Amino acid sequence: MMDLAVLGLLHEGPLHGYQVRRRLHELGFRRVSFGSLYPAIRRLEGRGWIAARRGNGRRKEYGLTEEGRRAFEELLDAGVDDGDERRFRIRLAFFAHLEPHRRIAVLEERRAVLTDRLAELRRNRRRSTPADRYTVALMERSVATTESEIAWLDGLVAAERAGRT
Amino acid sequence: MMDLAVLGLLHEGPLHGYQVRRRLHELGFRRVSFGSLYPAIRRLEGRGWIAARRGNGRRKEYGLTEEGRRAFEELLDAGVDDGDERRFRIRLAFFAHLEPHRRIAVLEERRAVLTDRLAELRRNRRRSTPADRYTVALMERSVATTESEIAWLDGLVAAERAGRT
DNA sequence: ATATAGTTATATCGGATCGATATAACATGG
DNA sequence: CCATGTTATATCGATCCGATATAACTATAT
Repeated sequence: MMDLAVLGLLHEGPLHGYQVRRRLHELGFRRVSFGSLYPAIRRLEGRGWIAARRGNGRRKEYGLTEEGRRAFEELLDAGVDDGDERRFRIRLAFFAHLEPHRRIAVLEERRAVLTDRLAELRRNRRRSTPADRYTVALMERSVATTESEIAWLDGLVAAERAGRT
Repeated sequence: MMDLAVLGLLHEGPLHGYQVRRRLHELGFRRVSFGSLYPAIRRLEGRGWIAARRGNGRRKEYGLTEEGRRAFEELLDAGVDDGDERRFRIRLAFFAHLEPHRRIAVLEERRAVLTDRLAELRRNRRRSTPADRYTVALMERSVATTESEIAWLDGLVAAERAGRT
């Protein structure tokens, strides 16, 4: 998760740790902690996917290596599930680096996961125990947000197909 | 997180591990893994908050102890932040066990967190770098879902106030 | 009858992530 | 001049995730 995020951001130019975290924050990934970011950077550095070049003062600027660029493209395109929302959102953030037909495939895979989930939510709602009003509210909210995301995905797919012409 | 969830479910009657996971799944917490569930059960057992009584076959049924009941009520009512969505949703699932005025306080704290977040999202959008259309889509979606959740919370608060009379 | 596949159930392992905390340089405003 | 805030890197323990193993029981097909 962090791997793809860090590689993707460094793909668009060198950054130091704190800047990576800020960019992620801006992209809607609030609460990416330093406790996961710095170990991730260390990890990627160990694999030779990123390299530090010391900048001004104490800051370490990290850049993508050639190996890292290949790893990024592989991760971005790798066997989508895509049941994990965070992973999907990060993938989407770097969609520009993915081939158009793969973009549509990723979007539709995510859509399929959500329609399955929606069907299950409705099944559960039908044959559910009495249930107090708060759990009902929770389940109804799940249905609503899932429907909303499906509609959003449909919009993205439509835009993708239109843009492709 | 798991702690409150497990205690809350056992508060409504004894269950074994697999059933806890199924109930959580039904409540919209898909992908609560056994790798976090079973260690959590072990943890709570170690603290004397839950106790196993062996059921049919290999199944272990867990029930809430008196100490566990107190711990549950304390956790449920404890200093809300509530920036963590999962924690908030679990809290909401057990709202029935919380005093009405505390319920409203929790809802409004969550609302406050979301309005702050919304303001920040809009600030970022205004003074953002060029940004390709996918990151724009991502950021716009964040705004939309946050607005939607705020509206939902408003509904819950209104219902709470109406029900209180 | 008996393979085959699926569900229920408990468990563990390594690695990833989180939240809190520590440190320190530098900037800014009162 | 000094307190507060921001930038920046780092680490620790606890928790959580994903994958995997095991095994009994159940339904279904051949």
